[in-house]
Amino acid sequence: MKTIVVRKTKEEAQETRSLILDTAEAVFSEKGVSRTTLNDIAKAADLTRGAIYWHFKNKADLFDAMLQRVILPMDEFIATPDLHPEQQPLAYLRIRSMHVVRTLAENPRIQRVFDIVMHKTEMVDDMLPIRDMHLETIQGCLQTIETDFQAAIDKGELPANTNARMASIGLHSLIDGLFANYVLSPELFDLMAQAEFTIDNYLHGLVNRK
Amino acid sequence: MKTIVVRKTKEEAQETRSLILDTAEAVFSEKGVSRTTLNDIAKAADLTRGAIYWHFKNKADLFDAMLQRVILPMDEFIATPDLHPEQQPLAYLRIRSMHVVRTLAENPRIQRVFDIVMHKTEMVDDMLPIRDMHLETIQGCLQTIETDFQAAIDKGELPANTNARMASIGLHSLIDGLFANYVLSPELFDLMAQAEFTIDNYLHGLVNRK
DNA sequence: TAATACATACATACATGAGTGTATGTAAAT
DNA sequence: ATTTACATACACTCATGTATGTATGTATTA
Repeated sequence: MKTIVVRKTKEEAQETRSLILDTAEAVFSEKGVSRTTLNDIAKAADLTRGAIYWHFKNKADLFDAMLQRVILPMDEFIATPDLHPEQQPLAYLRIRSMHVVRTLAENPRIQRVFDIVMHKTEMVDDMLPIRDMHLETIQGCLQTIETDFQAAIDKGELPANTNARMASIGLHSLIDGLFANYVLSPELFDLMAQAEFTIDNYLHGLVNRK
Repeated sequence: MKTIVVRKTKEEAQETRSLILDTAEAVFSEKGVSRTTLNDIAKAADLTRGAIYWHFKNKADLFDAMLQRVILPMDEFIATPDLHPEQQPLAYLRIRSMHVVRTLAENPRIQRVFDIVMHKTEMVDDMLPIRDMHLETIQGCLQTIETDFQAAIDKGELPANTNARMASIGLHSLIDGLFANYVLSPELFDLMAQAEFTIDNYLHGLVNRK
């Protein structure tokens, strides 16, 4: 417990806020969201619940803030459309896919948050808005990929009879499955190498379709 | 509440047990596992907690029993090795993969339980044994697929330099991702058609690798 | 075969702890 | 002097586990 030292300046308050978010990430990851009490987080951060309630409305609010810090930048990046669709759509799609994978592979924080969302959160009640947000992200992501695939078809990089929608759902599910399995047990495989092999193979299958 | 009717014979007791499991499936699916109280399940089944505590040790025990009813048969099937590896390993692998997909696509109970495990359970503490069980299943599944791929390589169905391990992880992640996205929002795509397209494409990519 | 004894299959009642939200206290910053 | 940034204290709910009650089923005995 805090006995003597008390921090008060605005910058220090922001540090406290960040500390709470960092700690929440760790404790959520260890114990799961619903089993984590606000007191658990407070103790782990060497604070009291008072500090948490001052910075956040409640646990759902804290959880949401923790997510936004990581998910928002990731989402924005994923949903960024192809900047040069007129050139080599497929090659760009490949590069961008691998860039997303690399971002996850290199960032432990993102891995932890993905793990929390995928394996340590129950998507019900308070969390439903988050599930809906996630679904919207998927929709946008699928739309982006589909547009790229369609561009590839128009450029003749893919067979004219390719179903861009199914191709995009397949690619998305593929990457999603890789992420899920990787954060579930990172020692199972090397994410970058595995993703490169699998994505290349999938795209190559699309190109050489009978 | 039960007021007058009381059931006592052994068969009726087993019916009660099944009723509890069925109801737990529904309530877990609606509210998530940790937010579901035993009283919720009891009320939904028109019973009291006494009945649940008679048939099960506690919530974790009930949850485990609910899982075993569905997961065990599924796991056994998945881990069944190729019966005719000497003939066309790749074709058999494809058929068996699609059979697993079909099993999920046709069975709402399996879909609900998969949804609960993937999106409405926090894999921590009591659930860790289940996570470990799941991991072991994945390991066995990967081993089975890898063996099949290796047989395909030996038969010359796949290029000699194919990495059977990576190929198997890719296929597993692919199907896993499809399942996860499908139970998350079944209206997003037709599971059977999408799986057939995606799996075929993936295997085709392996065959025609440059 | 009927009476007795015990186990089964629950319902009900109770004690306990744990987590939450809020109200209040307080020292430092502004 | 007032607001900020917390810590402390309190009241309340709610889920759990267990203990107990009870009616029926089932086996045993005579």
